[in-house]
Amino acid sequence: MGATIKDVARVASVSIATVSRILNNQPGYSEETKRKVMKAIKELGYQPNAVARGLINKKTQTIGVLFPDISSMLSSAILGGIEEVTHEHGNSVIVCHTAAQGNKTMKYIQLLREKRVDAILWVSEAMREEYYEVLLDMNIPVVLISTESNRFQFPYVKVSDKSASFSATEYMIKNGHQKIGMISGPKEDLISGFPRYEGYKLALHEYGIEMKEERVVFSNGFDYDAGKESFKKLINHSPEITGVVVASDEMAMGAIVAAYRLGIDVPDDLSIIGYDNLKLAEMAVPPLTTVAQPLHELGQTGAEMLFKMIETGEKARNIILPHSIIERDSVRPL
Amino acid sequence: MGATIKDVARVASVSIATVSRILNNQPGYSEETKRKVMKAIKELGYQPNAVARGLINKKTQTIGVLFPDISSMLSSAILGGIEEVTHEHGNSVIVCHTAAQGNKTMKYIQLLREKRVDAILWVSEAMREEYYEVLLDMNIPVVLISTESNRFQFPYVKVSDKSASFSATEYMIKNGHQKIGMISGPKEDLISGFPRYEGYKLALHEYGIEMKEERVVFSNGFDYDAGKESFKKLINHSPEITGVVVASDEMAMGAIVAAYRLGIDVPDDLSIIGYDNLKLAEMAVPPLTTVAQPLHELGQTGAEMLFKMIETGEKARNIILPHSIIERDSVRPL
DNA sequence: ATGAAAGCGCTAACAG
DNA sequence: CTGTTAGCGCTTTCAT
Repeated sequence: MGATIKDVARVASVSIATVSRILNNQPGYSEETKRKVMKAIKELGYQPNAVARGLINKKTQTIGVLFPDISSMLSSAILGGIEEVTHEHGNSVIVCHTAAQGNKTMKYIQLLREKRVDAILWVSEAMREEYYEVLLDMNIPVVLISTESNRFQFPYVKVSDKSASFSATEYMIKNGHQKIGMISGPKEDLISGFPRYEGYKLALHEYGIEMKEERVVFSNGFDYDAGKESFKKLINHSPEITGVVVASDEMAMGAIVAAYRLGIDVPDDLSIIGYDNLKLAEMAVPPLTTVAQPLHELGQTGAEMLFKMIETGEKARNIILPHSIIERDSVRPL
Repeated sequence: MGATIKDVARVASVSIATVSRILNNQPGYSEETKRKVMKAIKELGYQPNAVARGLINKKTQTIGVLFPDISSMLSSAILGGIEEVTHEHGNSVIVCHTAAQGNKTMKYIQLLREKRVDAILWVSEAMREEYYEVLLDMNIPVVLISTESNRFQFPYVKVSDKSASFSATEYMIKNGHQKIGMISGPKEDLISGFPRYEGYKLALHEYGIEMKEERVVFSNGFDYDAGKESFKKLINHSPEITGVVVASDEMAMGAIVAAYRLGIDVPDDLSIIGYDNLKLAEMAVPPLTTVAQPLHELGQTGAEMLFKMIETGEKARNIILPHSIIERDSVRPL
């Protein structure tokens, strides 16, 4: 089982050095010997051992991806993009979803370190001092996807949450809405919570609309149930609103259902705009108007930055990917 | 950068063998030396090199997971289960989504082979002779998740598609429905297409209901759009039906929307039952009654079987996981 | 154009 | 209890 380069060399009656040269097409062999070697390889069903290669080359052709416990719909789309370009580069990806309970992030970083991954993609999780230190110590390229760090100098690719949320709110305004509520994520979430809230406030401000505190509710998450609950609170405090900006599609789905239960028709009685453009947005009734994050592209771009860093050794520049409004049927022009 | 076992040995003034013993807690060292060594390790920030270990142990503590291009919602739930137990066993997972266009499956198998993964989890894709051969040649444990192979002897864990579909249909019948349609997956899909169709037929037969060909439509996929299109066809051919069994939740979502557009109320005019119990099932309006596959558990169980095989060397037994009906609001008792 | 030999970092006999 | 040594499978000088 498992022929080695030695076996190939023996069968082809050449040295292992020659086989190695042929395998890595480095100069220094005749066509004649190449034929012999290729024949031996075929005969033996030889497969190069990437582990041995990794040991000597100090490159495993493997990158690690760290995901926090975000919506699986978000993460799988991003992962798709990552995998695509990773495979194009002949590498593979080890995934680590840092589970909800018990912060395993540190443990996973250690794991990736022992496995000697060539680089790390850090998705959607806030960078922290303790992580930063070991990541830095590992001395490999790291890029952040859908998160940023001013304090820690890793390049990132993301959508501007504030700006995207601004656009969502602006879209409402341009559709004639003035009394606009918001279902926000957690205020303490500095990545996707607070910035989206800020974008909302900013849009109101820029369009000269007074911002009322009771028109925004901060959920403690971004999921469906959070959306449902938050909607009830919101509509309770501020029944006068005609539109609501929701910080995630999942929450928006919850809001639509909660509204439906209360006999509030979307979009006839109330307009709703989501955030993310998950696949489920188009499945909503009514189909959800939302501001799209290019999820797949986020993954692709992050991976591309990573490989550029691996190849050139230079640090990549930060990239802000454009968001866009996907017009469907949940917002009614007033 | 990167202290090695040698450095540790030098700093602790012992031999590398002793360090190795301590690292792998094998007998043969005094508490005294252990302290010295641990101190050196800490000082140097030493991290064992899993690549070197893998080379000598012929175990990489890494498993490969092959996914076809199935719904991301399905795959991410299964992957979650896989990751959970894989990490519990101190292993990591390399994921390979065999993309839609261009069958890269073979290429990925080769990749996993070169990387010397210890085992492979084969998810939701039909096994084929050409894959089987190289998998067998790799001589590592393989388990199939959500797919089976009678012809090829790999153990599997799955839900009985036929039986689950039987249950879904039976549920309709027990709720008083007699004229029951079906939106099936592709007839040629021997894993999730045909068996679910069979379960439907069987249930009708067992309950003495005549099966009418025009009441079933075979989609060419399992997604939302397929569901929408298929529903239109179905209701066109067979407007008399009072219930429809749909072979996936995504298609069921499509069916609900298509029905809605046609002014058909679910469940008042028509009952619908889905299949999978994806997260989106509860987000539907009305919330979708469906037959649940224990997705996370499918992943867990598959991984557990794999590790048992790795540890004991014995082949695992096939496991059929139970499905269950999740009652929500899309089926109305007649 | 080809081969011999020295490791990559680690584990596992085998000696002491 | 501890050290010496021989590799794991491969790449890479350095000779020839």
